[in-house]
Amino acid sequence: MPEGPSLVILKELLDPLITGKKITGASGNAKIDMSLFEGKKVTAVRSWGKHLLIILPDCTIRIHFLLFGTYSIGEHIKRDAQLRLKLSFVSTTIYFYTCAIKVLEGDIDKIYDWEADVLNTNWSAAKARKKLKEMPGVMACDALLDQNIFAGVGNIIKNEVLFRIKLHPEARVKNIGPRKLGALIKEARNYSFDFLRWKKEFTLKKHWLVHTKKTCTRCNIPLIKKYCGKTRRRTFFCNKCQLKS
DNA sequence: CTAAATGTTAAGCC
DNA sequence: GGGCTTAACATTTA
Repeated sequence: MPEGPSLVILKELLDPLITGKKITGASGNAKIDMSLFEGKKVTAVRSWGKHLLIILPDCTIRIHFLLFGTYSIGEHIKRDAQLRLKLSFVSTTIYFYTCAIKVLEGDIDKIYDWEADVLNTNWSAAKARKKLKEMPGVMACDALLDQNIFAGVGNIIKNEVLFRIKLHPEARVKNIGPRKLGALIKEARNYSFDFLRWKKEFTLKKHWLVHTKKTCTRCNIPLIKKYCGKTRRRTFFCNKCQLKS
């Protein structure tokens, strides 16, 4: 469930259900103090990158689904999974499984830079470019996965963005021309919205052009599958049409 | 059945 | 302290 768009979908589902509603019960095996939540009204539900934020008057519940996290609304479906947190409301109950949960204190706007979230209305391409300029030796594949720059971008989005803009995953930031760098930043956000739309339509996989593919859809030659960069994540790319600059 | 995968963090080692 | 590598976590699917 991990990449940013999936969190936006969850936020959109939860917001109308629980914002303004009082938490009547909280339980689960997450190592947090759940007594803080009982009786509190949800101020807002937001997402930042791959984080889901349930904002209460005095604290924020931060949920990160990592690789295998899931949730259910209304009923406890995954009985075999680790139930980290169950939040009860008069009207509904929500369940979070196999995720990392943390309670954040203080002003959420001081903790999160909304300009770094590729799916946020406050996203700043200029800021992303500035951060990239500060890391000339970093490979494009690693830069895209850097949550400080492109919060919400995951491995699938990374692969698809690089293919779309015809950039080799191992291209170093310093060797990428200004126009290409601009395209990288633009597509990180743009593809994320395509991902969001296709995910909602349950047609995401159908739209993959390189991720898990064997043959280049552009030039028909075999694609390379390699664990690239410092992140050593699975990368699919075309050695011919994805250039190193 | 085994391995790998949409991810991050902590621990251990120069 | 910093930077890098490895392990750990946990579930589903190929």
